[in-house]
Amino acid sequence: MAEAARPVPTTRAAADGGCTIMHVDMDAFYASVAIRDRPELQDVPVIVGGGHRGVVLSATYAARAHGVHSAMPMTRARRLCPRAVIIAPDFDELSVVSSSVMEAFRSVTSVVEVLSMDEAFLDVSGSLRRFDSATEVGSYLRARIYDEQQITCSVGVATTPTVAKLASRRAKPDGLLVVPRHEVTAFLHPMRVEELWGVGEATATQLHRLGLRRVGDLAHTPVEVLQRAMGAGSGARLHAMAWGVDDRVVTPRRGPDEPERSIGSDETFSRDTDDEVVVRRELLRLSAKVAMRMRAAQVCGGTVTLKVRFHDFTTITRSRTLRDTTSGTQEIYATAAELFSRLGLERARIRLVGVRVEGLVDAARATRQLRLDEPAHGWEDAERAVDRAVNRFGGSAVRPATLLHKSSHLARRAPASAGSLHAGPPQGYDQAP
DNA sequence: TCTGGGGTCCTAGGACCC
DNA sequence: TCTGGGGTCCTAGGACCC
Repeated sequence: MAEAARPVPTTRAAADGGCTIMHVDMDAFYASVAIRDRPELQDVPVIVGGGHRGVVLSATYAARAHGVHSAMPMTRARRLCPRAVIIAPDFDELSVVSSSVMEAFRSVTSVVEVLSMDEAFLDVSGSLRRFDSATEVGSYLRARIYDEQQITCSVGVATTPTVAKLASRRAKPDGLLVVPRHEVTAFLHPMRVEELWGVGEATATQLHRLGLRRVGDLAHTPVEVLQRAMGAGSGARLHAMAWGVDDRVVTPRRGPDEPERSIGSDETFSRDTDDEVVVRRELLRLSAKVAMRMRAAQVCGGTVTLKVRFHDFTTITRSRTLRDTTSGTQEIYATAAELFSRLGLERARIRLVGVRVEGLVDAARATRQLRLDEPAHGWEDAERAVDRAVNRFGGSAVRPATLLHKSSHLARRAPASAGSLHAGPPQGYDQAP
C-alpha cells in the first residue's frame, strides 16, 4: 500500500484530479460468465445468443476479432465466424453473479446507480477515508470481482458520470482509466460523435449530414445550430456533452418507494403470421405473463400499450388509459385485443406483438371504483389462485384454455402436470378471440 | 433465416380545463 | 366577435441503452 511519508493532499480526491465518479462495467459479461468454468473455451470464439431469429447478446474478444458484436443478427454472426461456439444465456447464473458484483460495489459506497445487470455508476467521494483515491477504489473492485467471480471488468474514473462511462469503455478490456477534469476535452474531442452515450444511429446520421463527425466538431458548433437541427433539448444536451458538462448525479435508483415505470413483454414469432387467431392467442399469453409479473411486484397499472411489428420491421403502438388501474390478465388482454381489432388489419404479415402496462402504482394504493355489474370477488380471486398454482407447479401448470390447444390432450392424459388446474379460472379466458 | 426482449426518456399535437 | 395562454393528460412514435 501507500508509503507512510507521502504528503496527504488537501482533499484526498485531489490524487485523481478531483475525480470521484466511477463507472464499472463487466467485460463481455454474458460470454465471460458462460466460459469461466470451461477452460476449453478460453481462446475459442464464443457467442452468447441464439434463438430462432435472435441477435448476439455478447461475444468473447476472440469472436469480436471476427467482427462479431452484440445486437448483431445471429445469422450474420454465424457467417462472420462459422466456428464460433454458440451458447444460450443462463439468466439464473447471470443474476447470481450480478448480485455478487453489486454487493462488491455497495461495500465501498452506498451511492450506487445500477444501470443494468453488469454495470453501475458509483459516487466514491465518501469512500476516500478508506481509500486514498478513486483509482484505488477501482483497483480494489477489479481485484475483488476477479477473485470472487473469475471475470474481468473495466473502470472509468472522472468528474462526471458521462465521462466516466466513456472512460470505462476506452479502458476495455480489463483496464482502468482516469480522466481528470483538465483532460476532459482532450479525451472527448477526438472521439467520433457516435461514441457519445445517447448518440445512436439516427442522431449520428443527422450529425454527419451537418458535417459533424468528431465530438470536437460538435463542441465548436454554436448551440443554436444544433438546437435548430435536433430540437432544443437534444441540441443543448449534445453541446454540453461535447464539453464534458453533465448535470447528472449518481442516483441510487429503484428503491422500495420507486417502482418500475412499466412492465411489458413482447415476442417475435418464429415465422411471420397473418393468422388473427395466432396473434390473439399470443396477446393472451403475453397479457397473462405481464399481469402475473405485476401481481408479483404488487403493482397496478393504468395504461395498456399494444405493440405490433410488421414483416418489414415497421412498428406501431396503440395505447389506452383505463378508468381504473389493474393487474388483471383479463382486463389487460381485453384492452390489448380491442386495440388490435381497431387496427383493422387484413392479412397483414406480423412479426412481433407486445403488451406493456404503464402508469404503475403500488397495488396497496390503487383505487378501484366498484361497478354495479361487477361481482365482489371475480377475476382477481381466480387470478390469485392461478399465481399460487404457478408458484407451486411451475409456469405450465395453469394456462388460459385458449392456450392449451395441441397440448391439451397431453394434459388430460398426464394429471401429474396438474391438469385439473386447467379449470383454474372458471370461464372467460376463452371468450374474446 | 438480417434485425431479441427488457426497459427509459423525449417530443409533439390535440383535448380539456381554468 | 373570431381569438388568450398556461397547465396537464392522453396518445403515438421515435430514439436509445444493455
